[in-house]
Amino acid sequence: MNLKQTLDAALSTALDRASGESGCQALVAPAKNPQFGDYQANGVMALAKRLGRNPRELGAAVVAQFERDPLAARLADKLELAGPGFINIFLKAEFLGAELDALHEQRLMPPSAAPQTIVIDYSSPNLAKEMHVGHLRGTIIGDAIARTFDYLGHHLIRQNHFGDWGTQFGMLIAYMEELPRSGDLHTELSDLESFYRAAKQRFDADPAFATLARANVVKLQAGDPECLALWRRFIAISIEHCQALYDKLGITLGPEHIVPESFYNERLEPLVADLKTQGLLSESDGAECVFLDEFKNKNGEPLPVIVQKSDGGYLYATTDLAAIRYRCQELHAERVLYLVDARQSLHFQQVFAVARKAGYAPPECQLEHLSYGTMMGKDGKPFKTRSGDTIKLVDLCGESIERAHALVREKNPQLGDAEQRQVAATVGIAAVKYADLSKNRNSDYIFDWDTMLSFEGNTAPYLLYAYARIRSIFRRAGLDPDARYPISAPAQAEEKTLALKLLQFSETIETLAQDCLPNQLCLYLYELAGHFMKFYEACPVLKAEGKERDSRLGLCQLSARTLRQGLALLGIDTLEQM
RNA sequence: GCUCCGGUGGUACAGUGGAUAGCACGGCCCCCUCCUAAGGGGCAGGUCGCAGGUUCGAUUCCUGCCCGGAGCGCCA
Repeated sequence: MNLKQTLDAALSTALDRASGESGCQALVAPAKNPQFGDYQANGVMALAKRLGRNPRELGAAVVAQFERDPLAARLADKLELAGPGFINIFLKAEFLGAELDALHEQRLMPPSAAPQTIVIDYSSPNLAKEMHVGHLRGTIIGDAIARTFDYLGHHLIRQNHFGDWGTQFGMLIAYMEELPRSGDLHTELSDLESFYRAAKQRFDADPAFATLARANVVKLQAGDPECLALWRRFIAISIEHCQALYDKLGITLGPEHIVPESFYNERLEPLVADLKTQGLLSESDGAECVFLDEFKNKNGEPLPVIVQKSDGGYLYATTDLAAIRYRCQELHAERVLYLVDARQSLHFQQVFAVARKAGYAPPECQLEHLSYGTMMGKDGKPFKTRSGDTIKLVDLCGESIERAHALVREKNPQLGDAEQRQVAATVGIAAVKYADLSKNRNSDYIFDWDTMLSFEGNTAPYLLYAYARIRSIFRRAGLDPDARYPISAPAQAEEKTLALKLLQFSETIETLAQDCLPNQLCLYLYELAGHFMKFYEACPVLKAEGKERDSRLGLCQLSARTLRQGLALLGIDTLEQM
């Protein structure tokens, strides 16, 4: 149990006893202002109202009850009844010190007591094109969530649902067929974006080419060996592009996580047949549809989920249904998470509804579309560069690393060239990732080079800098950073604030596992780093003596450990110096 | 028309049924004889889109409206 839960349980019991009711909620929350203590209980006023009692009197009774609890003597300095009936809890410095000191020998938080099988579907780029800035959010946020569930000890299955199947591939194959046989495909495909654009141009300009392209789609789906061979070569090269980017960005996705759309090909026909057997299918304008009464179209009529086109082809709804069936029935997922753009929320609502109706997803399996907002330009329109293109992910990373390189040369010229490059690479990538992770994923957000690649304030470099400063203390003093420095009761305000924040790591991670909003972890780490910076200014570590010095070194260690762990969950590497 | 997401200081964003609404950038002013100034401190800047309602208490929940974005039958 974390600190908040412990306090909430204790105060709720006290509230039960003081009121004579049962199941009371103390509503303990971290206090927002130090003058109101460390935590506050807000449940007294609502209960007093319900029972028709005076909230101040009830509050006083709760405080009296709580003080009889042996726990109270151990962890609270005092309880203060304030305002209309708030109970402010001031924690004991000795308690904070002892709790922190105990962390030296433990994980920062225990693994989940009830591990689940969780499938997470993220990144999932379209292999026909090159990954651009729009793909960043799902990939980075998904990776942070995946890392968090791993850390919590869940059975996590990553799936990269590559878009490797569909009409564009007919066009690309037709274009590949036109290339001179002598040409090297790797070179031709070194820039997927221009290759795609060139193919699209041919497609739009030449009807004969377009016909060829459409014919290729049919041939591909029928398993024509020549088409398949070209398709495989294209896919392999495109996957290499993605993997290079994942490696550069430090994304934990690899070849073993690839379960592309084409994987479900052979499951589509049986799926549609099954829906038919279940009587869920109706024909509409030649297409096979599942009608859902809860969704209406523009004219107020029931909205269909089309699972088979009038020409017999299958659609992405069909593939997604097959994927749910596979994940629930074969992988035995208890929770399936989809990191996909918010624009597809209706699609997922429909697909989830059909999956429930058809029994592909049992009621106890949670299906969650973790949607995220669109990247906008400064004009408030979906993001494009002046030329109408979007920015390639490789170029974004390159620019960020370059800016970081210039900065590190200026800030730390005594560092060797290789180290400077290393620092620039880490800082550059970290800044890009943090810029995306630190925002609530639900809202659209505005892309801006200078905001995204800022290295001051609430940014990744700030967190990395805090970490590097700590490491530098140990390095400078020639101290073993892994030795055991006992933490005693924090004496100064800055030490106490830092100590309390360190103890709240597990609260943060638990909320993150619930809501899948990594920006909560970003905020926590930013505040932690901020508390450390203030501690650093106010409390000399190496100049202190005896137990005080040990304790401050211990606080430094735990701060470093928590920062490193938290950043690792976000997929951000730390640096020893910068 | 219907559905979903958003509207918070000049800008970009947090946040929550609780006590004076935070942070960063930008502006102005301080702080390196002291563990990295990618830092710390301070000042200025807000009727939390508008109007009702629920509540002891609403920026947060509900309803209506306004504004921005997105989606709504055979693309993914």
